[in-house]
Amino acid sequence: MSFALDDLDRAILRALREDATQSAGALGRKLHLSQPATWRRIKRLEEAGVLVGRRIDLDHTALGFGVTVFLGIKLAAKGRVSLEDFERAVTAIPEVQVVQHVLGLFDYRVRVTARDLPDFERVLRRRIMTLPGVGQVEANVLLSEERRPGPLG
Amino acid sequence: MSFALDDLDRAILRALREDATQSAGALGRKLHLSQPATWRRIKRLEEAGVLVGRRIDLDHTALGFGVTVFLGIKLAAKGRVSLEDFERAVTAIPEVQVVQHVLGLFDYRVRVTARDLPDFERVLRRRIMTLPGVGQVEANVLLSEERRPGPLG
DNA sequence: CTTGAAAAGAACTGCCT
DNA sequence: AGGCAGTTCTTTTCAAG
Repeated sequence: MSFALDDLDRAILRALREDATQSAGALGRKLHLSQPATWRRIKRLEEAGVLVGRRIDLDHTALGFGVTVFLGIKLAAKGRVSLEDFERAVTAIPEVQVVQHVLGLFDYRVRVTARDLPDFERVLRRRIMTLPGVGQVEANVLLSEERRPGPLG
Repeated sequence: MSFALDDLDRAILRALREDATQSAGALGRKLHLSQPATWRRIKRLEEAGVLVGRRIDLDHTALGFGVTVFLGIKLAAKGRVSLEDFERAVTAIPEVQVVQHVLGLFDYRVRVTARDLPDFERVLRRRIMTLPGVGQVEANVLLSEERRPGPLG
């Protein structure tokens, strides 16, 4: 199930997390590895499903979406409305960036972006609160966010 | 403050969100734009700070970290412990992937990854609960996650 | 904006240790 | 596994329309 990484693989992933644009050649020079050897290791990590892909990082504030809100949603009429129906409806909302099915006090965690607070209120009232089966909703407005490396193997 | 995107810029960002690895030439072909024109637009988006960068997407389950937990943390002794002290301590925990300063019922939202539930319990008891100023803690265990495009300008 | 081109660099392939 | 050499493709920059 899990993939056996050696020190070199870990070093490669650590470096790519810092800068995903660097080439296999540049990376290899840092690790005292040749360009093809580095490239083959990256390919192997991709094929093993460890390195899933590369995604672009957008500044939503620069795009005019200055408000990010995290919602915790508890379904009210469980059993009456299927999780699939709820998920279909929530993922169809344009302002929704991430939908997480979770275990705990809430059933779902949703990341929503809006232009400003009035815009967020519109999304909340007309889109979120009208979702099928929605019960208790908790909201947290994002002030600042910091990403950390996290553990590797 | 915000950047004026035209339809072509939006199409480029939409395409790059689907696949961040595609070349400017391939992208231009889809949009009926030449390779240099597409390349210049991507550069302009980067320089404007809209396209912040590219990051790799890792499968933490494949790396042996099958458990992801979202924590809501409320500080107990506000004023006695500075936010900076708390942030410094929480970002120093290796298992912490994201730290979000938020407004609402909680003061911080934290994304934590662990090998399994016993491992998560260890992190929670020895690392999280011992943080300076930590008060109420709420946890949600991730079952599944779906990322959506989100709005663009 | 376009096309065309050229130089540099990165990605990919085969072969050999 | 890793390195070397070579080919193909992309990036990056230019000139000209």
